[in-house]
Amino acid sequence: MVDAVRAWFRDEGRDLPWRGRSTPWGVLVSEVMLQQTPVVRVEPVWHAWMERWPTPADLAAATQADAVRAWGRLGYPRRAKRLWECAVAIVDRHGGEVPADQEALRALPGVGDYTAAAVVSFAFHGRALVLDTNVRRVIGRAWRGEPLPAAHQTVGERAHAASLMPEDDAGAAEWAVASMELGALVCTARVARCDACPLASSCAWFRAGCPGLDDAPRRTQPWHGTDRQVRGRIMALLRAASAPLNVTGHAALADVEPGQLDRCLDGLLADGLVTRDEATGRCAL
DNA sequence: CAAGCGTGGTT
DNA sequence: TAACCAAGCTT
Repeated sequence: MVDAVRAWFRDEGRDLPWRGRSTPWGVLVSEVMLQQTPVVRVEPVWHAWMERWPTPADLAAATQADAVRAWGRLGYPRRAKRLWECAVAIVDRHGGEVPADQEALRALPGVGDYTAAAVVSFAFHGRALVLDTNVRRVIGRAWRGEPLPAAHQTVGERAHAASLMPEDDAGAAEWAVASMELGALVCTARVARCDACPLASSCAWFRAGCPGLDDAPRRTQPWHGTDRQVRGRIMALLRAASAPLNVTGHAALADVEPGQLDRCLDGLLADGLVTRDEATGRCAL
């Protein structure tokens, strides 16, 4: 089954710009941008970012505000802050070179288990357990007949995924990108395209009739009127501003309840995404 | 460790 | 249209 997925990927895998013809830094940037954000929205920002800051040292020499502004509307702007901090740490700790060691990667700001493994695998073609939501869904369905991954990984799930990894580095790296791609393009969360799947004949979930999709529990993401939305509006305002401004008195935020606006601005200040001049009360990135 | 964190396209 | 969804990380 693993080999069938790898063969499918050689024919059907997308030729994304950070695959094969980029640098470890380009791969790392793409992985951070792709955390919870779709490929189509990442691509143009990634190109502009890599043209402006082709190495970690280039980004480290810029300001955090520049990074957050260049992040634009990708969402979760704390990722931009952490990617900038990551560049600084790579210069400080690793002489400006993205480390190939998984533990060293994992210690960088904004790099968790998944991203560290992804960089080892995609950038350095090493053998690492790349277990994102796509891979978890593919393995869960095809090998165990489960419709959707559980909220949290278990030791047993990781052990099962590890047991499927090819022994050689190149094979493990190809399996990682192939299984992720299958989950992204074919074995999708809501409407699986089982007619186009190389595992259809062997998939435990397909053979069982694709059960349990409708009643599977999903996490709900409230949005309208939430702090998250207000934070986003504040950040959008400050990204567009050419000079520090008064956030709480701004006309563009006049519809926000004052208590919520204060709370959200305080949160952004605490997160280090916004700065405030205490003399004037004006804010900037 | 459950909760919080952006955004825009799709249904 | 409101809800759902998309390569997680941090506290």
